[in-house]
Amino acid sequence: MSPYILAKHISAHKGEEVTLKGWVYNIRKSGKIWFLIFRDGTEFIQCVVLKNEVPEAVFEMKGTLTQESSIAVSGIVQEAPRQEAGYELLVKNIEIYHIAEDYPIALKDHGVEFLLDKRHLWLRSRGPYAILKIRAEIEQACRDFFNERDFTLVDSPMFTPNAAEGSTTLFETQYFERKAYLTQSGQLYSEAAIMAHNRTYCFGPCFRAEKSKTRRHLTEFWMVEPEMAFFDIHDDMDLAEEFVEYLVHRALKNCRRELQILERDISKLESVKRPFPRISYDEALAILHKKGFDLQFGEDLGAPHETAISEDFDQPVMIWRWPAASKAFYMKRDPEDERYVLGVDVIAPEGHGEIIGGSQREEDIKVLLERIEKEQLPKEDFEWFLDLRRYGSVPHSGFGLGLERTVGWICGTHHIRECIPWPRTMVRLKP
RNA sequence: UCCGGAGUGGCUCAAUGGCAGAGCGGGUGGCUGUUAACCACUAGGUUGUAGGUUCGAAUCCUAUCUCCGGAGCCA
Repeated sequence: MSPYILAKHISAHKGEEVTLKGWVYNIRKSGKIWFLIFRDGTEFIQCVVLKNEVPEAVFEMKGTLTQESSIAVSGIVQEAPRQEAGYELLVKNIEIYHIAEDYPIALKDHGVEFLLDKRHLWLRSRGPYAILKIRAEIEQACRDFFNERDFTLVDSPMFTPNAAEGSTTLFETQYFERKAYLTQSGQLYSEAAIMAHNRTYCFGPCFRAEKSKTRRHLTEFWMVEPEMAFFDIHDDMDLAEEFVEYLVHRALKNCRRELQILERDISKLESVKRPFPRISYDEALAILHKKGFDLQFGEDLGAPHETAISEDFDQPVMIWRWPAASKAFYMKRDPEDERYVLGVDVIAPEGHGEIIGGSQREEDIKVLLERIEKEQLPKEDFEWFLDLRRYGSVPHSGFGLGLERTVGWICGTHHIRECIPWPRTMVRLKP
């Protein structure tokens, strides 16, 4: 048999006979010619089977091969400009590993529930395939970005002992003889890690028991969270901006084929360039009032507000300097005006919503204690965190980027459940 | 939890008070350049569930279950 290659390398073998191993994606039959659309997980290749080019038994496979049957197919690599891959295979021989039973997923429209029930098979389809390729590239890009900038990866635990921020959104689990909770964020642990490593990031799943049923929510999602000693809010925003630009450019550089499969309008991504617009919460309010929204000072922005603001810009928008009342206890008060905290949200264009939330952290133990008391948080659970303000406290900042929302924006997907291999939502725990 | 929408063949949908239908997928046959190929034939139904109104219910009413979209919350 001719040499076995991956389909993505087919262009390097023009005119040669090669063997591909993979699955039947589709078959188009005619009388004395048939076309086998083949995939091996690296590319989709059309294979042409001509009656006078193959043994009789191979030609007759047009009647036995079914969608998703596994095969080894050998043939001559030919240029085919009309093919997406640019090349096709003139078949010489086919060996069958397994004839698939009737495959449930047709190359036609299906409902969301059906496809999610069949997620273990749906992964093979072109759309999910391309999205997960891009997700993998973005994950790698996150690691590369921080590793190239003197950050140390310090992962945070999934099990946490207490109900730190609002217990209603925490998943509770049995931990031997007591209760534990699944982490919502690694931030507090990262604040400890930077005192050892100066700049760190953590990257892993987060769990939130929010009863949200929208296209922007999962109960299990991935977040990358950098934390930096000696960064103020402006340094924090500079880094967030550079990071988002880097991720988009990496996808454009290394995922052209996948973006093409998804029919993504890449001109919208190509125009993403620093500096991003930075507006304060007050300016955001003014824009919203001009657009007819009735929003009082102190109210947090909802999804419709975010979308309305992002409409005015073709870049991600950074909204900073938020009312203190609407934000978490650990955010630093604006020294110029106590009513505000030095937090920032980054809103993706095209209505994809908030992809980053970050802030300068409060380093003064007195202010932290006041806020813990005011919000009636269990002080004893934060003793270890308060230690960080007792032993060499420094100004510091950080942010968290939601992986699925970012991938959803870059891929232009309607719902972020398509941006994670095995989505977990309020109503879905399988497969 | 609240608001809105939808449940009909394996899948996607049509039928709005009067004979449950189409496309895809399956099966059979045809076709030498197809692009979610095409053409012909064919099998496949207790209309989510329970009750009610009616001569007659997929269709109207009540209850209930499931899913989808959105709000709040957030990445």
